[in-house]
Order: sequence, then structure tokens, then C-alpha cells
Amino acid sequence: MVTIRVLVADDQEAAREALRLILDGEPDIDVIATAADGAEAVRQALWRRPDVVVMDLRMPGMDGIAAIDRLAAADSAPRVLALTTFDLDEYLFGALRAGVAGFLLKDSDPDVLVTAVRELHQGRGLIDPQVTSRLISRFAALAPRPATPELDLLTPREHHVLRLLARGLSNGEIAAACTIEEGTVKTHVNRILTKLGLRTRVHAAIYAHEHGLVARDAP
Amino acid sequence: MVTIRVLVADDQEAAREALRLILDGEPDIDVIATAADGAEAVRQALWRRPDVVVMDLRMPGMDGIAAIDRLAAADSAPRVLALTTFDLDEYLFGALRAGVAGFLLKDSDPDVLVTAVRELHQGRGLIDPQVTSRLISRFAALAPRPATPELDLLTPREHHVLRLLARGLSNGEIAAACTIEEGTVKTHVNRILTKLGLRTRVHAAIYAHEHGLVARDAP
DNA sequence: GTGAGGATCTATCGAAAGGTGGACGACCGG
DNA sequence: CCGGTCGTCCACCTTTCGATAGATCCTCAC
Repeated sequence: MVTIRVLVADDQEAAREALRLILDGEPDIDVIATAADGAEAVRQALWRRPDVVVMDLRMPGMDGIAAIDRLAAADSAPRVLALTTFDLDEYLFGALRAGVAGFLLKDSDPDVLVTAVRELHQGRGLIDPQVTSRLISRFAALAPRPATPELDLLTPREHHVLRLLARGLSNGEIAAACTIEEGTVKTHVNRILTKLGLRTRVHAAIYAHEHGLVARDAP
Repeated sequence: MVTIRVLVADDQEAAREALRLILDGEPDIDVIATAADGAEAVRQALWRRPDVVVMDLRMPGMDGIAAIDRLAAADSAPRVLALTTFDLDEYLFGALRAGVAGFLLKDSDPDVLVTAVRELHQGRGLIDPQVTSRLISRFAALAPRPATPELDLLTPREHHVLRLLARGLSNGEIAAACTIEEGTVKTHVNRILTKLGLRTRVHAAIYAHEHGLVARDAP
């Protein structure tokens, strides 16, 4: 059996000890260190190399989300389980964006916490059921629209032009990229607008982004 | 104790019966109907009004995702738990976009399934830990960037103009909306571009969208 | 008070973007 | 073979955009 090396970060001593007790009570989990703020958590994590970091999001000084950002930047970053008392969108989405692997509210059962640590160690993730619905609806609002019938009307050339346009290239730059004349690009753009029922290139750019035609840069 | 009324939709009879056995074995769960394809699932759901629909995503005819779309459009829509054998992004993200409340792979433990049904009935959600990591990283790529320092440089007027611009309005339309002259709008746009370090209004529109300044239409 | 700085507004001019018409070759069914 | 359709290309002309200079008003420190 492999022991899971865990770092616990929480600014309240009582919470820290409670977490340590719960986790150390498991035969396969070993709390190797604790931290009382974000900066210390980052230092400890980089030095002790835990498998999993259990991190309170609300801490003085560097808060949990900033700490997670730092950890994610490191190579061989540990998997982070975010813990919070307060069920705020800001915490949830901030933590997810920063790259946590799990998110639990502090009113969870101790055995849920233990399960979460094991799941994270296995490379899986866990989101508190209480916040999952909100995550899903936010995700649904953000996710690219499925391919629409209109998109199939575009010829390959027009598709290509649309992708370049959506990255902010001018007609001249698109022309250079395709080694054609600018006048030709204008025709393509015009046909794109007509086929998609749009009015300006700005609409086309937004359309392309909302349909996932343009890969977003890494955060 | 309230009994949870469940509809099971799966094209394979064996799977249907297995699910029924598992769920009906619970005292608080009552499988009130089954369906063998998406269309039937929608009919049954609209007629029998289950609390929870357990739906296989891969079915002949109308598939699960299309069925979920239909169900979500209905009022007092049931909570849908998506089930799938195949762990494909297409299924996962498609189902989430369509509005499921839970997503499980079919190799899950029966008691996980039962727990999921109960969670959904309580208004919560459940995502299979095996796919949670992928959901999080996709979400992180999609989520708006946090407010950057540059955004604070914009005056209220410029903010307003930026939001209108990002919705595809021309300078003239923005001018009309603000009851100012078009020439003025051009100045605002210019200062926006300068402050944000962008070159054209297309860049500004993309920037605004990526930073969540523009609310997206409902899917 | 007064002058500095910022926010808002306006006007002008060269540079892009957008609308239109048409040329050329590829492909397909008669 | 040939007329039709489609994709790609180019040039002309009008509208819109983007950069720049300057005007007005407000606030706040001195």
C-alpha cells in the first residue's frame, strides 16, 4: 500500500489539527506538514513535495487561490484540494481556474474528505455536490455552441479566413497570410458575413469565438 | 420519507433491468417507468413527471443528449443523470451543455449510482471523479480572465463604450446609444485601444469577451 | 483663486473595411 | 461537348474606422 503524503494549509489552528486528525487516522494517508498561510503553504509544498495539498481558500496574506496559482506554475505540482467554509462563486470559480483538482465545502463529512484525498491521489477529481450544479450551469453558459448548419455553408477558404479574422488580423494581414490580394479577402469576408447572417467583422469574430473556432491561449 | 420517482432510459434491455433492480432495491427510490430510446424517454418524462431521469447517452434514434435538450426546454424539467459506457469529451461536454445535473460512467459502483440519484433529487449534482479533472481543465480554459490592471485604467464611459463595442455595435450605433457624437465615440475607442494595448476594435471585442465583460446569451 | 490633471466631448483626414460586379478555372449532368 | 454551378480571385467605390489635435468642464491640491 502506498501512503499518500498530504500537506494541510489552514490559518486556523483548530481546523488544521482537525484535518490532521481526520487524515492521519487513515492508514494510507500521512500528513507530512502543515501551513498557516498561503506563502508558507507554497514554501512547504516546494520543499516537502506532498502528493496532495488540502488548502483553505480564505487565509491571511497570500490567500489560497494565489497559492494555488503559484503551485500550479511549479513542475511536478501537487494536486490541490480546495476547502472553504463559504460557498461563494468567487471562491469556486477562482479555485477551478487556478487549477485545483478538487473542491469541497467544510461542512462535508470527514469520510468525504478522505475519499477526496484518495481520488486526487489517483489522478481523479472531486467537486462538492452542493456546488456542482452551479459549475455545470456556468460551464454550459461558457461552452462553445455546437456547430450550426450555417457553418457548413462556408467553403474551406472562408473557414480559414474566418479563423484568421477572429484572431484580429486585418484584411491586409489575412491576404499576406494566404498570399492572395486584399480585395479577395474582402470578398471572402463579405461572403462569410452573408452566409452567417452577420453585419460586421466584429460579429464574425465573436461568432467564431463562441463556436470554439479559435483556441484560447493558456491562462 | 419521500420516495424519489425515477425514469430509466437505456436502449439495452439488460442495462435497463439492471438499473431498475439497483434503484428499486432502495426503499426511497421508485422506478416508475423505463424507455428504450430518446423519444420515448421524453414522452414518458412529460407524462409521468419523474423526479430524476437516468439516461444512457448512446441510444438509437434520438440520442440521449438530444433528449436532454428537449427535457430541459420543458417546464418543471426533471433532473437528469447522464450515464455512459464511453468516456468521450463529446458525451461529457455535450451532456453538460444540454443541462444534465449529474454525469456518471457505467463502471461506477451501484451505490454511487444510488447516491447520485439522491443527490440530484436534493437539487445537488454529481460528476464522476474520473472525468472531473477534464471538466475542470476545460472550464479553466473557458473561464473569463480575472480583471487585469489595465481594465482599471478605463473610465466609466470607456467601459460602457467597450461593452457596446464588444456586442458588435458600430461607432454610429454606440453614439446613438449614448447620445453623443460619433467623433466622440471614436476618441473613446481609441483611448480604449491605447490603454489596453490593442490594435483594432476586433481585438477589443475579443478582449471584452474573454474577460467576461459581455454576458452571453442563453443557449 | 488658480493652475494641473483628468474625463468628456467634437472635428478632420488618411487608412481600413464593406458592398458590388465580374473574370477564371474546376466540376458535374445532360 | 456544353451550359450550369461553385469556389476562388481581383478591382472599383462608398462607408466606417482609427489617429490626432483641440475644446470644455470638473475636481482637487496649493
